[in-house]
Amino acid sequence: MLSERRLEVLRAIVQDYVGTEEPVGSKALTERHKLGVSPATVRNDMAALEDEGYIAQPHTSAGRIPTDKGYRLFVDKLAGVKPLSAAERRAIQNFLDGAVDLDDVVGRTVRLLAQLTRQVAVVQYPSLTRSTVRHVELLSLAPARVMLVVITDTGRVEQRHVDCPAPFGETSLADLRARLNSRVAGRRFSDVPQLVQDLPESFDRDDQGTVATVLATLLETLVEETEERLMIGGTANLTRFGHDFPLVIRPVLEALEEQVVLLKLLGEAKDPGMTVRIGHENAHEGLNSTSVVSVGYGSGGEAVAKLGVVGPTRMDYPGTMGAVRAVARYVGQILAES
Amino acid sequence: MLSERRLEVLRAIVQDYVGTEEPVGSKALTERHKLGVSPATVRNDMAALEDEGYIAQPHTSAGRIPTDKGYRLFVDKLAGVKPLSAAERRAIQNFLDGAVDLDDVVGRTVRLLAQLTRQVAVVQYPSLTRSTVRHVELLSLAPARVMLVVITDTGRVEQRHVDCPAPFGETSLADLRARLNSRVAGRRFSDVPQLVQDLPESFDRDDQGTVATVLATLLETLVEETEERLMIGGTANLTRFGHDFPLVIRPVLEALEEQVVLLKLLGEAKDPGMTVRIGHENAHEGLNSTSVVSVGYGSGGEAVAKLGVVGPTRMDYPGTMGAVRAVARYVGQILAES
DNA sequence: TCTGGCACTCATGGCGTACGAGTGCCAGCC
DNA sequence: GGCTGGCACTCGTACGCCATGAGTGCCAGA
Repeated sequence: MLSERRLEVLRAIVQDYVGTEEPVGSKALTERHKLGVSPATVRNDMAALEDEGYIAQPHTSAGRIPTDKGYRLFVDKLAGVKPLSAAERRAIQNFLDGAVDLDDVVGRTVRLLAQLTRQVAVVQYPSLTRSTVRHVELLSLAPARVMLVVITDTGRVEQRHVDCPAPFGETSLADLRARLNSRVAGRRFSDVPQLVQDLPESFDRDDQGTVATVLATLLETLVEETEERLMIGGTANLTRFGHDFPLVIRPVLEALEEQVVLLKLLGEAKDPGMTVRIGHENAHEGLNSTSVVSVGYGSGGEAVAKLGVVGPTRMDYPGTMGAVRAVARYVGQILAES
Repeated sequence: MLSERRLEVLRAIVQDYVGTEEPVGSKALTERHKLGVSPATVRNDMAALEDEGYIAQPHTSAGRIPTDKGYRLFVDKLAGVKPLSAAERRAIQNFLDGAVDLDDVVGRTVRLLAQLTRQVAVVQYPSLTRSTVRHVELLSLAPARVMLVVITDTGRVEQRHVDCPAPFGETSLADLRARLNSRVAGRRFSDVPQLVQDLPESFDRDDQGTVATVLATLLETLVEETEERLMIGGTANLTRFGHDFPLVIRPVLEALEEQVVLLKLLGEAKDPGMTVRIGHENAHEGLNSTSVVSVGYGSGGEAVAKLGVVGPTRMDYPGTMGAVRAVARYVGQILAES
């Protein structure tokens, strides 16, 4: 177990390194922090911290920088979540209040988060599977072609074209629309499959095939293909990353373009509260030199999706966590109101 | 007027510089191209081209690189559009054919374009003003709260919440929905304002206020706020930009995050065909060291939106133009089919 | 257990030099 | 008049060398 002072030294190293971006030496540490001991003592502590793998030196005659393990300890034990100032909270509220629809809410959230944290922001659209159906609309495009539109309680709209095996009249269409809505409106997506199971049977034999096809598409849209969408922003902040620029930024940009990667990234964070993944804790290789701070958000008590930021491992964890948490709360409120 | 050979020299310089990313000297030029003259002669030609402002040297004892003006001449007079190979065209078709909805079409197009050109791709969603209305849906969320959904012929879906001045019954809502659709379905967005002008009058006095409010929101959605959406991708290709990296890439990333800037960028290209804007020809300062190749695309004969790529001024213009044109054509086809 | 002292390491930056790519110019040739 | 070979010149780049100094590890003593 590390002594109290050694933890204090680690905290000081993390804070200084995050501020200056340069390896921090024993002398500078004692000057900037009131540790009450001499540089020599700090050096001994540093040697111990290095033995334990919490810090490392880039080269022999340089100061120390925290390792992923060091950041992990810092986040878990040494630092809290820094609350936002009143002004910042007011700004968030004002900025989000003007949103006109879901796209707008998500878009504003992304920009807000990017600006607040000066990092790359990622916001997932409210999940389909945990949402409820507000309305299902069916439109006839051609005799044997139907457009299916699903609207969720969070304001998300999904639509699909359906090619029917046989022509489908307007009356039958209206009939299906009415019955479908009476069954699924207000229900959770995950319940829909059972609710519509026996629906084809109640139709004319001619139409049964078509009804089944439409339902299949509906289920595919809602359940199987839980194709979660998301929005990212603030990529310009990547230029703040460091000096060894191109090598680091390239894989990060590539990872950010792969929605699948990002979704997995957010999905991996099982903790219902805030999750911080540091450096190599991220499964994706391109993100090995980044940290991801994510948290669930939702309109009610339950989380319907996640949002977070991606930044250098050398980030201001307390501040970032504070901003992420605050934004998630306000977005939840906005969604609940609409 | 420049002699034939001098134009040939310029072409050779552009091609070599695009390939190697390094200033090209007279000796190297004569070795790689069959100009039929000696390096000394080429040097004279280069001096002339430099006097005219088509090329420049970064420093005294270096080769020449093309200026914006040089690229302009190259694009206008010296190079054509390079058609894609049969394999590439097949790949495009296959890739786009799997799309399930409009978001998917646009998403795939962006990825395709980015991959094909190895540059940043920008695709605008089909414009609202030039589209026609397929269907308008009204849903009651609360007694005095209505959700308005507009579906376009290109598959785009817009939705808004409307707060009504007075409660609005289901019957009235159904009535409004029916009358609205019979008037505007299949019509161009730009015609909608006149078509619905006298609609409130035909309703009960109690409902007139609400109808007017709903219509106002509709018009706002369709016409006034022609808030065009777009999607970008391939930002990882920015790392290919050059050596003086951070300085160039930062403003570009910032510009790309500003939808307004991008829309203006695409909008400025008045030419119905392909437009190439080189370096300082771009109004936005952050894009002064990039070139933008854009073209309109559409389901019928008419263009409903634009797409293009943003890359370094030092880009393979013929190849890029070929790819952009080809993709635009295929996307047009896909939209026409759906 | 802490501290001051000391020898050691090594990245960084300044400086001078050699190298070579590329140029401009000029005299001569076709 | 236009093209060519030759030649002197410029100047950015790479390399080696050295001084500097930040930072370390270790040890003896308090």
